[in-house]
Amino acid sequence: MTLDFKHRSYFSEQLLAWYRRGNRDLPWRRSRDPYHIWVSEVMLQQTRVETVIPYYHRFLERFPTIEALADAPEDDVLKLWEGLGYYSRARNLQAAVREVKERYGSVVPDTPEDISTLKGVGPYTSGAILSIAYNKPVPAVDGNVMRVLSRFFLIEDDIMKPATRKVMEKLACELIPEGAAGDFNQALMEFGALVCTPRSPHCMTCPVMEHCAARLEGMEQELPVKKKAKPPRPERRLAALIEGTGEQEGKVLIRQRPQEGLLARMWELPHGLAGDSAGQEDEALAIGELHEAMRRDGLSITQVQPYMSAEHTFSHIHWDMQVYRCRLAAGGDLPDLLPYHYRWVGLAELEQYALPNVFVRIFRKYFKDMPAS
DNA sequence: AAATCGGGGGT
DNA sequence: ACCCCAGATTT
Repeated sequence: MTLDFKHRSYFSEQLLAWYRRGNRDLPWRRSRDPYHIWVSEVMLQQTRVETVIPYYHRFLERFPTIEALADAPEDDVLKLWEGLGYYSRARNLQAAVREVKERYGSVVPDTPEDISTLKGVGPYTSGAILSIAYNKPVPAVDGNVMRVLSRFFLIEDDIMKPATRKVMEKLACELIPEGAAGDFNQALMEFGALVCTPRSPHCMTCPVMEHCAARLEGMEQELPVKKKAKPPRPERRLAALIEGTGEQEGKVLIRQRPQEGLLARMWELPHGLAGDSAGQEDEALAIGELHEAMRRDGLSITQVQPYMSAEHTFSHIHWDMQVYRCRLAAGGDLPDLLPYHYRWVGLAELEQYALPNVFVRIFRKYFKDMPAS
């Protein structure tokens, strides 16, 4: 299965040389600060390089040091993470940074044992920080690396299995050239991102094509083997865009989600799950469902009018959301029952709240339609 | 082992 | 429409 020792050193040397011959000028490659490397690696989890770059700059401008992030309000951190997704990354990062400040004197640990205890630092991120920031000879196996190794060494194990990642880590560890862990690990990832791409890999310009086992077998398109993910389950959601009157004229009602779970601690329009099929085409029925959904959260609404629809796909859920403009019923106070907590906000105040993108889109249209406020 | 946890870009 | 992305954590 695994190629002999000669091919391994060939692979490592060629890839390292390819990387050192020229690589992308990425912002985090301009820093030697382990904290900066750390921030970049957390942002890069399941997220493309081009997406991360503006977030990386904004985040480090606001939190340039471990102390700055440790001492910041959680809401500020979440706001800077807005739109990046997987928001527990932000909370875990801040918790971990606080741990480093208190326990390690604001010095990022340089051993696998210590760094792996930090929240949000798993096998990949641990290896990435240790190798890139400290040049420690440990593997950093992400999706790129598994794809590259599965092809060059013709490994047909399902990369979705945790056991396969262990095999890859062992191999990747043995491939690290003496004293060049940081560059080599980045070379593997850079190579996966630019040459050995998921579909239609660029074999004609590949520096190791000559001895690529998958290529020699005509298997490069079939690797890596990866079991298909389940499609996201559909959910119909009914949202209330509640417009303030009197003292709250020009404002709308938003609420903060619970501490745990989906979109934890993000702000949103009040909304609820609708029944499967009923009300799909019947507007009156849908409005009835909205009233019921809002009543469950302690909100009594009136003057309901259809406004827009919006879709949002998570990894495991697909929201088909219908938004209705409405008012709070006379005498209707804001509910103070958990888990939500409500607030009236105008356009200017809204800028301070971290909102999932689907609601950002809704509000962008709403305040464009209603310039009067 | 399977589910949870975002969002966007490429094909 | 589907796939994947510099994954981690919980069940």
